[in-house]
Amino acid sequence: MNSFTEENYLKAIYHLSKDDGSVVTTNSISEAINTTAASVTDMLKKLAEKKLISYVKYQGSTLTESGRMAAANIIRKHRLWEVFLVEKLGFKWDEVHDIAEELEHINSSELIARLDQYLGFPKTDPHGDPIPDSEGNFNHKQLTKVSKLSPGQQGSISGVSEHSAIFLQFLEKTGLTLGAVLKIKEVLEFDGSVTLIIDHVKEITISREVAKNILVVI
Amino acid sequence: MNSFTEENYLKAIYHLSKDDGSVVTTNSISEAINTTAASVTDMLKKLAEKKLISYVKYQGSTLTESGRMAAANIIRKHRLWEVFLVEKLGFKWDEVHDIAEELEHINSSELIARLDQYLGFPKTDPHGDPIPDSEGNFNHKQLTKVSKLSPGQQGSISGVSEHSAIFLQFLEKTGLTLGAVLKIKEVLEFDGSVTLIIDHVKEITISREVAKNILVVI
DNA sequence: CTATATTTTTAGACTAATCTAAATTTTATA
DNA sequence: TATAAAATTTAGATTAGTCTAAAAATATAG
Repeated sequence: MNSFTEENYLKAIYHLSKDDGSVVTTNSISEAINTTAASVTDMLKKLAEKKLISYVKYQGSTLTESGRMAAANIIRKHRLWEVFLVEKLGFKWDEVHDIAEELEHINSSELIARLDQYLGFPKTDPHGDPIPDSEGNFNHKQLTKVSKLSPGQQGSISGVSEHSAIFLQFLEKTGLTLGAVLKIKEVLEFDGSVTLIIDHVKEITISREVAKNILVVI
Repeated sequence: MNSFTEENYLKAIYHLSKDDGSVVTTNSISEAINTTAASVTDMLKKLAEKKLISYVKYQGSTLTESGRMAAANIIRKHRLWEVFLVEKLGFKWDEVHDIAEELEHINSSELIARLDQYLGFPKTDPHGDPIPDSEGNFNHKQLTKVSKLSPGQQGSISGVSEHSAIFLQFLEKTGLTLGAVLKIKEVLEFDGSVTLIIDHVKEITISREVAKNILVVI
């Protein structure tokens, strides 16, 4: 079994290596989990020893298959708990991250199997992120950043790539919630800001930065 | 905030000091949490430093008011999670202890308040043990051991004082579950074994040892 | 009421995870 | 391509929690 701390490193490496499993630098990990690079180096050696990552000195790390599985399992638990917190306990989508961060380390596959069933086998968490199955497989939808759309195109919001409470609260307030249909009216060449119509009703303008972090299915 | 480990010590001291808050020996703690007496001594100093216990060298320890509150809060979380696991996820009463042992350390009073509400503010856990309120107050019912009853007396099962899975499974199989009405038919003087009638129907005989661990309201 | 047994504490050491400071390697630049 | 800058690793130390072995205090028994 991996320690609480090892799990956090695996999760960080997973998130940093994108979907393609690309090499992750030591520094990027140290930033992600707020430790010194020296501490990260120590842990990388340990994870390599346990065959959870492959690590080449001065070059970086990638998850091995078993490391990837372990990471997917933690993410599965995190996202299932988020669904529980929002759907059953009535938390808002911007309030659940920190609690799920703790719950994800609870160790019982029976518990997770039953929770999954209790929640009706959800496929995404409250932010639209996919929940991997118990074998670690993600069911990838093709998600597009709103910033990539051209006038006339439309899509429905299916996820976000920024999870801070402040951003989520802004989306909530603006009506940019999961499932909302967006139709692009205009993209301003000057700064990339996007004017769009939400659910065929409300017209608003968002910055390029915001548009980059909203993901839609076309 | 207290560490995971500190919380486990506080809980152990609480359970060992009965309801009367009596002095707990170092050795009894080391047995309870399966560590050496030397380790316990170290931790007792630390807890005393934090004013969670009062500790007199070579004499033993008692919880202070703030230690008692902290312990009650952990027990509250443990028991609420047990209710969740049994009522919502369908675990059996003998399966939930170890998982609740992990969940009890999750740190969010908002989470516990919402869980409490979601469960309908239960007053006891699946073993009949009282759930303290958020101020740490237990709602004590007067519970009597079956071994203290005389022929002719009856009561309904409201708790157990032994929580091992093996014992709970035995009770389950025998029909000695929470709420069952017991009427004492005979107490054998030779070994204290008790013959009783469950729910006015089924007659069985249990050992004195078993009788001591079943608690009823008369 | 002394001698022995038991309990508890102290001393010193270990592991996991972290840190700072210094050394080394890689990358970027002039 | 030599050199400076940045990234990474190593060395050595620290903290929390644990351990074993030895010392000290308390309890028990003759």
